[in-house]
Amino acid sequence: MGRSPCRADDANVKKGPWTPDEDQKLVDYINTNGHGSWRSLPKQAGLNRCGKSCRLRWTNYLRPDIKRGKFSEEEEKLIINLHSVLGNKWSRIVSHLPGRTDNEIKNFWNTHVRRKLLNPGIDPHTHKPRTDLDHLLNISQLLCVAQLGNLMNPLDTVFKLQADAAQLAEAQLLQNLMQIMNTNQRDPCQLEGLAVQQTPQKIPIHAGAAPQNHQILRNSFEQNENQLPGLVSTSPETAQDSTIYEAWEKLLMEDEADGGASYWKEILE
DNA sequence: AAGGCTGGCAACCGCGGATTC
DNA sequence: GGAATCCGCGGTTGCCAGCCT
Repeated sequence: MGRSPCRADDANVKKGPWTPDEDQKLVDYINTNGHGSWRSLPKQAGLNRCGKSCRLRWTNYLRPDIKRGKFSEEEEKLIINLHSVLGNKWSRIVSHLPGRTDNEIKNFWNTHVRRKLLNPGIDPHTHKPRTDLDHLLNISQLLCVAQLGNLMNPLDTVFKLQADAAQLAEAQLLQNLMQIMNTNQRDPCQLEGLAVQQTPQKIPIHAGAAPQNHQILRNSFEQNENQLPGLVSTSPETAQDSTIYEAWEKLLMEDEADGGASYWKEILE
């Protein structure tokens, strides 16, 4: 497995920020010739850069279809949901956000979202309440208050606080999913983060056993819905025909109709 | 006013999968 | 089949502007 020869110790190749002149050369070249082989591009475009640097500059900054500006709330939610399923697979996440770049999303995650999740004590890696020592220190402060209030066993208090936090997180995710269902946003990418969060146990998906799979999913959702605290509204607006598992059934059926080797099975598995 | 700190972002690095020879 | 090369990805670094003390 060889490594790219484009390296820092290559003294002939320029590094660092791009000048407007370099940008223009790169854009002009790609507009007329396409990028072709990135390796040979710099030479042909008259740039003293390595191909890798050119590719990065093009994909992260110069591409004409790049959407600049702040992330909308919808985009932010989508990123969080996708991240909860896909983890740091920025390239996969970015495929659901047209006009954004993986670098942009990665930076956005590391600077904004991570902090936003950490603040209420959500682990940005697992999307579950944090259990590390720092966070437990904070919990211990709450614990003192709780103990003064009702003389609970300290351990019971910790467990209760963590369980409450987990339930709140789950409830919030389910609520988001309901909203998406209700606004008829059937883009599967919006469902994947949310719905899978509702299935704490690993669900085996058997190829060619659709009814069985659907029943497992149904049971799983019913079970989890029963566990949720009363935060999820049961008003007529939310308790509509299109329940979560029905939506999932539909997705799975569409999936199976596609021929099986599916993205959904991959995610569920 | 100046120095330190922090957040945001562009760019680089190195790894590993895919492709070519 | 295996070595060489290319490409893309994710992690990390470094710079800069704005804020704080």
